[in-house]
Amino acid sequence: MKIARIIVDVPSSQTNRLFDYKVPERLEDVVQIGMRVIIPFGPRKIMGFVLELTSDSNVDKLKNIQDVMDLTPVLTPELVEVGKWIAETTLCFYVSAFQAMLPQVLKAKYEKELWLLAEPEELTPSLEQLFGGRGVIPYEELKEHNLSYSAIQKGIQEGLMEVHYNVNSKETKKKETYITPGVPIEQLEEMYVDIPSQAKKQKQIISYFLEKEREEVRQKDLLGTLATTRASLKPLLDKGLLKEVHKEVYRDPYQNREYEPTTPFALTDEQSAAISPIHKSISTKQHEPFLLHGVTGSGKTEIYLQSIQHVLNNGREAIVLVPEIALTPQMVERFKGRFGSRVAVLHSALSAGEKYDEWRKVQRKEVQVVVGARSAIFAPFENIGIIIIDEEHESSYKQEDYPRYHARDVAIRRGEYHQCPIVLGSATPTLESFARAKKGVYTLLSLHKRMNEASMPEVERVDMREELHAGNRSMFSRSLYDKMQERLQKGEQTVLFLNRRGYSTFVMCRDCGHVMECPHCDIALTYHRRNERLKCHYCSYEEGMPDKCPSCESDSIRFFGTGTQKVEESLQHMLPEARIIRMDVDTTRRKGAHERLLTKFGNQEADILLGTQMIAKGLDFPNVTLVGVLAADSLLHLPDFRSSEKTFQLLTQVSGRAGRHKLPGEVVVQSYTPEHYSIDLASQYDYESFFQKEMNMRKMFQYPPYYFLTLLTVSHPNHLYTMDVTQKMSQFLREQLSERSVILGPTPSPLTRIKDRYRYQVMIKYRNEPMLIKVMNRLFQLYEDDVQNKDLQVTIDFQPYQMM
DNA sequence: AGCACGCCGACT
DNA sequence: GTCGGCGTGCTC
Repeated sequence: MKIARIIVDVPSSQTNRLFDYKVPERLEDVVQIGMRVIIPFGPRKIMGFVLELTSDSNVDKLKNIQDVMDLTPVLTPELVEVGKWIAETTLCFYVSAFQAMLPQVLKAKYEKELWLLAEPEELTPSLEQLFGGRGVIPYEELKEHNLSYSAIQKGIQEGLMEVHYNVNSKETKKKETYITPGVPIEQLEEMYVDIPSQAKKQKQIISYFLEKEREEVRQKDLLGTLATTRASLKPLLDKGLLKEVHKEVYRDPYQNREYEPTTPFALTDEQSAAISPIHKSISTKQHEPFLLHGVTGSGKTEIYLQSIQHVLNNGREAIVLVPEIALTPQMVERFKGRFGSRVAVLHSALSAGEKYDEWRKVQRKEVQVVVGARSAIFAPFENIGIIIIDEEHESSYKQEDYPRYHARDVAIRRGEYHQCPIVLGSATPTLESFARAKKGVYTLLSLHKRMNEASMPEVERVDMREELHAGNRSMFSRSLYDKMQERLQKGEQTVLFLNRRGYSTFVMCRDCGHVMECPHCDIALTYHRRNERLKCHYCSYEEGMPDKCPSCESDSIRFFGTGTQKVEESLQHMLPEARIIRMDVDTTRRKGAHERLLTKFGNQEADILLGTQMIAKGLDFPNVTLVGVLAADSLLHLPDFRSSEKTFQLLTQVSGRAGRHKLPGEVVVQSYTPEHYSIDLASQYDYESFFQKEMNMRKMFQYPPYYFLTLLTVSHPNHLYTMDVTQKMSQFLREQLSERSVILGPTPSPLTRIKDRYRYQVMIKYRNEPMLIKVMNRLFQLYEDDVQNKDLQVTIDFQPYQMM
């Protein structure tokens, strides 16, 4: 007897284990590991993932698998193992890990229906009204009718009706109809003669196939070329001369685009030296992690491309991860240009259907290269030859919601399985990675020089306090203003960077200092100019703009801070002749808007590109010779131990946008604390000194990479209860963990209240804590009951990036 | 997570 | 009595 061991689609601690099911005879050759199946579970039917196939079970009364949902497994055996590992190391449910690895559309959808078994006359009047002459009704309709639950229950007991559970998958495959001869060509010729002469169009269609012995034609094309309709095709199909074939076509968002084919560039000496260890690792099938540290514009991408070429020549596959924000058409073009249709692209701007189609291309091995954001690390390849993570320092590689995995860790795990190299590339590696490279855990490859012998642009730091003392109250320093004007005269372009986070537009009373805050989240509300309303970014609470201060009744309540819109207005006022493009969430919301604006800027239809984080990366415009950073220190003062590192990374990235080609570039960094080491060293492009300095700070304050962090967050609507539970948990951790570990807290979370829930946290700092996962599991068990029945929420984040 | 079962108070 | 509230325990 064939038994399948299954993870059921019920994310709860009690069901987070394998359940055994019999494989019915008709499915014996169909069911495979990694497949989604439909199974009866209690009174209902749900989806489950087959993880194991065996022949015996400890459970005596087994139910049958009802049906399969896939014909090809959606998870390869390797990915099943990866999913289990994610669940066990990030403490999430198995089913949640598997869901996170698959396209959204493969998530099961459930619906409940009520089926009428008896004749309508046998029903009570209220039930008869409920069915209204129909045989099946959606279960939800019960709520609309004023029927008691027991009346339904009674009806079911009496056998008048029945509850049906349906399991569906949302995936749809786009199909296209093709027409092909239904009989051999000689026979078709004979039958052609028999077509009555008045059926002119039918004869035309058949001769179309006979002429060039055509095998298969798209129906759309056929009817188009012959200027006819399906009316004349139909009889031929009915008589069997021709037949229809339905073929799956992919929704290809890039299909109407042409990519300029590119050929490999000759590598510089530095590049050659960096690429040869990677090639060696590919050829010898040795797993090895590399850290490729190369200044902006040093040609890291070319190294990726040539390494991938080497992998493809070996008949293997490649995964390239790029931060979401850098996954621009320019970036895609570079890969499609080199590898054409062998590339699939996976990122969040695609529709669910498009994402599924790209994923299917990978599943069917129709492509060998995947370029995508974080979740592309789960591409179902089975013969991976290289995994590349570009801009390795980007925090978006860590998923900030459940399951909290880091793509870099998954990459290394997959690299070990496939025995292939992992390349982490960055101009500003995370301290963690650079420290590992120094220790020899990663192999360090360095590119110090820019290509085209371009030099890094000169950086001028402007002290905005001095500007104010000199009577300049505008948001542009005199120096930046002069330089922008100069660019306008010379017909060169400027990129202005504004860090939005530091510029949030909050509303404050100038008389008493009262700040408008969200009543549920304890954070400042953001002023939205368009409809004059105040919104909370965390819970979407909103209210109108007050005309009097609610605290002191003064009418000098105003909004403060600056958004890109405000900067644009001021800029237009100062430089009326400048053509400005603003890029922020508002102007790029519509599909394709991002690309259109960049193309416009690339075609020099604008002089100044003003934007937020989204323009900090990957842009490469030859005519840009000036980059302005409006508030370099706005990131520095966030409550985050990585703020210096983030500032250094951001300034380096932004500076890299200028003078990448023939024209030399210049950078102006405006700041209220220009002497801070991260601003100072970024302006000198001195990564090494920054690394040393920041490492000292981290050592002193016991932060990563010297210590590991784990963040435990507890939330509940009741304030006292939350504090109490968090207190007990921290006590438990102090008792269970080693004495050398530091347990901070409980402290209120930086966002103390979100959606009417109080949040407290405990931070654990440790160097070596092999029992941590076990201890955490035990902690979860202790509070399982409260989580299930008392609305308690407990989240655990190993190696958190965001402390909130 | 659902869903059934069972115990309890509130009502026709 | 019976209806419906909620706590408890189970799902191969």
